[in-house]
Amino acid sequence: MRYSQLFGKTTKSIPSDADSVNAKLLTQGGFIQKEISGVYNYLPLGLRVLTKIQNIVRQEMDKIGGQEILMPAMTSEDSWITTSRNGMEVLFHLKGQGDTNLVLNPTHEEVVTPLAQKYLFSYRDLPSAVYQIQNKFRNEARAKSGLLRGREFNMKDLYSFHTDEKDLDRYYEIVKKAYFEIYKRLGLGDITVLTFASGGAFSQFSHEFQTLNENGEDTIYLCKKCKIAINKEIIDTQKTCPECGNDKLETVKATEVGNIFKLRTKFSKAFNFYYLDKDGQKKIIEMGCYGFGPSRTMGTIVEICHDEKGIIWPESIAPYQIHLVGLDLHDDKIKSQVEKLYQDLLNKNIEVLFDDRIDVTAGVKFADADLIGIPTRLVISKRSLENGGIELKKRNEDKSEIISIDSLENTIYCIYG
RNA sequence: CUAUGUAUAGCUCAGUUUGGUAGAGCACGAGUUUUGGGAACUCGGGGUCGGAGGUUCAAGUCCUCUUACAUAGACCA
Repeated sequence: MRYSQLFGKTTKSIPSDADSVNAKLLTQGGFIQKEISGVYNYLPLGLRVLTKIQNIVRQEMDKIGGQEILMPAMTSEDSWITTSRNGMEVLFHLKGQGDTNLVLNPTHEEVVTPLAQKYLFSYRDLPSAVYQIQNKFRNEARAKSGLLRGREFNMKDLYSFHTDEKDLDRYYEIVKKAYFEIYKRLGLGDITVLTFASGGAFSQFSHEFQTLNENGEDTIYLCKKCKIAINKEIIDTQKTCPECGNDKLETVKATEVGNIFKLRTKFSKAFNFYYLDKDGQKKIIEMGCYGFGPSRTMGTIVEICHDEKGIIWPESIAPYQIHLVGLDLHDDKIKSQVEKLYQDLLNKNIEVLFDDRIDVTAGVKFADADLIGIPTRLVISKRSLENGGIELKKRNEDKSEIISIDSLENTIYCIYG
């Protein structure tokens, strides 16, 4: 992608309504643009990051037998009346044709349960798991912190259906592992901990995945040995590490990036969702639900991965792999070499953002590269060519090195191609 | 939702005290000079001062209402 044609621009001025590091840097870098409070547009750079996060999640869900579907954002209020959740404060209500009452789904148990009921009848059909990646709507009393707490936000929600509690328990552990694999791939593996939380109306406990960071909204109580924590809701009833019994828990700040629940039979009972077992006996279905917020995770990563100059994306979700900066582009000879390099990178299927602006000083281009935060920067200029080729610099390192154009074959091409 | 604050150019803001011709920087367009860490200069385009009502000869400025945004708290299946 040529920077000169990119829809979305970097800006020096700090948005006056940006209340957090992620809102500030993502807006300045041209990743997102606020529409209304808690609701954002994703510009090309931002959408590329979001899509990469979604794809990692998608791959891990597919690995554990999740089948991707897409449910509607909008539903009749009737299902919500069935489960007595129509009074939920965060529920958006709207009117359809003929004055019908509709809601924008803040979560999809009310949709997926009746849907699954149309296809799962027998123990032969179970277990089964479906998931979707979709936007949720929650009319939060107060939206805040950029992508961390919005009124419309992106979410992956997986729902599983089982013959009995034992099978639910089995699958629950499988999902837990898949979640850790996701955080590892996102570069958050070392700082994301399993956290015991209240099960709410569903069960005794649920589990949250909390990413440790100073700006986090949540306070959790961490056992450093086990990397397991307890959240605020249940610290009164559970004062020790659930794993090792350690009572010296550390108080730390964190951001919730995932939440898994054993729904048990709450929704299957509400919708009369039964299956027939081997003996032809009618039995209630056990359910689990597993949430993961790609947009919130994107914000969380920015909160953690940045410096005073801008964002420092992990390789796995950077909007592009290479930020190619061309300098001295008034010189036709240099320009043609830069253009050739750009084409070579494209031909190798390397994702490259090419700063091809002619009337912009080097300082501006470097500052923009730092702000946008692509992990690898290549500079090709009069100076670099005189020194033997291309300057390579990692966003998270201070030093740069000159590599010859020929050696790209063994470095950039074989790493990224 | 409660309390408080803010609203002026695409963005960041000054101007409100004491009512009297609508401003700056950035961004954008034309040009000259620059050319490795957010360059300099010249010229130019761009505004119903959030909205409605009121006071006044005169309102960005004062008053009333309203909407949006922000901050603290409450809330967070």
